[in-house]
Amino acid sequence: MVDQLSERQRDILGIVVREHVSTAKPVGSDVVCQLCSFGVSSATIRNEFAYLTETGFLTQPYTSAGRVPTAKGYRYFVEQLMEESELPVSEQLLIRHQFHQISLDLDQWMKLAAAVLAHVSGSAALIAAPQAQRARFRHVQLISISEHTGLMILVLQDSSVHQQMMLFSRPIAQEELTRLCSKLNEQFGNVDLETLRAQARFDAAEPQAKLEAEVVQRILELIDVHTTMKTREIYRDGLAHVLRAPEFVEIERAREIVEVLERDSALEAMFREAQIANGVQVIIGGEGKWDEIRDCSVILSGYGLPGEATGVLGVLGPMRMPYGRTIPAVRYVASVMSDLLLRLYGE
Amino acid sequence: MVDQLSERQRDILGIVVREHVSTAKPVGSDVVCQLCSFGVSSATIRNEFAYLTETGFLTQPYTSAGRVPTAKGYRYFVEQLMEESELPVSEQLLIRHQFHQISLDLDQWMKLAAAVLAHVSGSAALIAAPQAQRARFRHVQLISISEHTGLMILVLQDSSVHQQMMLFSRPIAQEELTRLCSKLNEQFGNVDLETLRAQARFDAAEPQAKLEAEVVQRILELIDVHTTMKTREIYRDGLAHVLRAPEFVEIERAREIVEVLERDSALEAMFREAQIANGVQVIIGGEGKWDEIRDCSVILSGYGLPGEATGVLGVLGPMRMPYGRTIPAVRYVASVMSDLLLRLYGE
DNA sequence: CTTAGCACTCTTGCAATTAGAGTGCTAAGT
DNA sequence: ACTTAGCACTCTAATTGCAAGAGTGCTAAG
Repeated sequence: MVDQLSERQRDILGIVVREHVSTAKPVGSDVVCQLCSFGVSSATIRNEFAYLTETGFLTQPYTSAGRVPTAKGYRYFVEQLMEESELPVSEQLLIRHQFHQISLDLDQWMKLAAAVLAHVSGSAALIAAPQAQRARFRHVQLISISEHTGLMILVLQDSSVHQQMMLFSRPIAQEELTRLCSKLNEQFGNVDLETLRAQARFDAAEPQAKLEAEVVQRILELIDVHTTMKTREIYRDGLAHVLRAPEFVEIERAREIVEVLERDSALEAMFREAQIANGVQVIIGGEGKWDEIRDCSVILSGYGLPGEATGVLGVLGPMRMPYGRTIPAVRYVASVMSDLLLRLYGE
Repeated sequence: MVDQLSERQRDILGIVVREHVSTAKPVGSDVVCQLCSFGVSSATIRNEFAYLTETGFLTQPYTSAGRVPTAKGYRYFVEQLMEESELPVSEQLLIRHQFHQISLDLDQWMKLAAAVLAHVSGSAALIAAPQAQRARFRHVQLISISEHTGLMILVLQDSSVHQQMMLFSRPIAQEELTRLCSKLNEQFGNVDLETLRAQARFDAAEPQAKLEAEVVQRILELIDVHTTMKTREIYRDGLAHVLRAPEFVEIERAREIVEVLERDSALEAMFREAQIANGVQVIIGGEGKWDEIRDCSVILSGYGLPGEATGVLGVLGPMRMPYGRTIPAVRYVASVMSDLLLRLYGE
C-alpha cells in the first residue's frame, strides 16, 4: 500500500468509486471527465485510468469497458478519500427512542439493533450478543421439576442468565435444593472463578456431597461455555436486502452469501478479528481470507464495556457499498448498544 | 374437490407429479407413456391430459409444452396418491442419538431440530419454541444488580425461564428482594393465574406495598407475553437450500421467499393454523392466502404435550417437493421433539 | 504533459432462423 | 365408444448475424 497517488489520481479514484457505487455500472472516462472539477479531457482521464489499473486500484470487466474499483481501490477510498456523513440527528433520536420504548431486555435489544442496522444500512445486519471476558458467579437457583429432574438457573456477575436441566440419580425434594442453593450463594457470593474451580476439585474428592459437587461442576461448565464465545447467539436481519444488489442476480452467488450468513462459525471467524481491533473494522472482498464473500464487504464494530462484556455488530453487503454512510451507521448503533449495556450492567 | 378421477387418470397424475418432482421439467405425453404400466399410446395419454388440464389438476407452462401439476394436482397427490416412505431406521437412530448427545437444554434442542430437519428435507426448516396454553407460576427470584436495578427471573410451571430488568424508584438491597421473593413464592406457590390476577388488583389498591405490586404486575405481564404466542422464538436453518431449486433462478422470486422466511409475523400466521390441526399439515402454493409463497409448499406439524406446551415445526420448499419423503421426515422430527419435551417437562 | 482523432474491441440488443418438443385434431381402426 | 396413427401447428430454446454504441488505447500534434 505504498503506492503514491497524485492529487488528481486520488480525485479520479474517488469519482469512480462514488459513481460506481451509485450506478452499479462500470465508469467510463468521459463520465469522470464531466464529473471532475479540473478541466481535463477524457483522454487524460484515460491515461490516469491506465495507471490506476496497472497499480491495481481499478479493473475493467472486459477489454474496453469502463472501470470498476477493485478491493484495493475500495480500501484506499475508505482509508483516505471517503468522508463520512453522520446519520441525521432526527434519525439518531428516532433510533435511541425505539430502544427506550421497549423493556429493559437484552434479547429484545439485540433484535431491535439488528432490525435498525438492517434498515439504516440497507444491507444484512449481524449482531453477536455481548459476552464477558471473565465471568464471576452471582447467584444460583435450583428448582425441582419432578422427583428426578431439576432446573438450574445461574446468574453471573454480568447479569447474564443461564439455565440448564439436571437429572438427579436419586429423588430430591425442593427443600433440599433450596438449602443447597442458599449455601452455595453464601459460600460463593463474591468468589473468584479460580477459587471456585479449586473448590470444585476439593469437593469432587469428598464423596458425601455428591449433589453439591455436581451442581458446582455444572456451574463451572456453564461459565466456561459463556466465556469461550463459541456459542453466543448471533442475531440477523435484513438478509433479503443483499439479494437486491445487482451483483447477485446469478442465484449461485446469492446462495453462497446466504450460506455464509447462515453459518455461525463463518461469522464468528470474522467477529473474532473485529472484537480485538477497536473502532470500526472494514473487511473488503473477504481480504483474501474468505473466498465466499469475495465480492462482499463487511463492516464490523465491537461494542459493550471493554473488559466487562463485549459483543460485535455490523453489516454485510456488496463490496459496492456506500461506505461513507454505512460506516457511521454501524458506529452509531454500536455506541447506542454500548450505552444501553452500561445501563444494564450498572456503572 | 368432488372430481372423480378414473383409475388411469389417477395413475397418470401420479406419474406426472413424481416425474416433475424429480426432473423439474414439464412432463410430456410420451414420457408418461413409457413410464406407465398399462399399454396405451401417447395419444390416449394426451386425451387424459386434456381432461386433467380442464379439471385443473395440470397446466401447461405454454401452449404445447409438457404438463406440470397445479396446486390442486399436488393436493390430490398428497391426499390420495402418495405413499409415504419412512426415514430409514438407521437415520432415525442417528437423529435420536444426536439429541441425546447434547445437554438437556431446550434452546440447543431447537437449534439441532432445525438443523436436522433442514438436512433430511433439503429445504428450509422452521421451528417455533413450545409455548404453554395456560401458564402457572412456579418461582420468582429477584437479584440486585445495582442500587436501583434488579434482575427478575421468573420460572413457570412449564419450566420456561423468563428474565427482565427492573428499575426501582428507591434504592433497594438484596435482602429486601430476597425477603419479597420468599413471600411471593410461598404465597403463589400453586396458585391459579386468575387468582394471581385478582391478587394483583387488590395489591394495586394498597399503596404501602408498591414494590410488591410492581413485581406482581411484571410477573403477570411476562406470563401474558408467554401465552399470547406473539413473541416466541422461531429457529431457522437450511435457508440456502431453497435457493437451490430451479424455480428460484430469478432472484426476484428468491428474495420474496427469503423475505417471508425472515419475517416472524408471516410465519406465525401459518403456524397458528398448523398448531390447531393435529398431525401433519400441508400448505401447498400458499392456498390462496399467502401470495408470496405461491410456488412454495409448507409442511408443518405441531409437537409437544397437548394442553401443556405445544410448538410447531416444519419445512418450506418449492411446491415441487418430494412429499412422500418430506412429510414422514417432518412427522418424525416432531415425534422426537415431543418425546424430548415429555422428558423435559416431566411426566 | 495534454489532447484531438481514430481505429479497434467488446457488449448489447434485435431479428431471423432452425431444430425440436409436444400438442391438438382428425380420421381410421378395433 | 374407446384407441391410435398421422400430421399440421405452436411455441421454446438455441444459434447466428448484424448494427449500434460505448469505451478504450494509441499516435501524433499542440
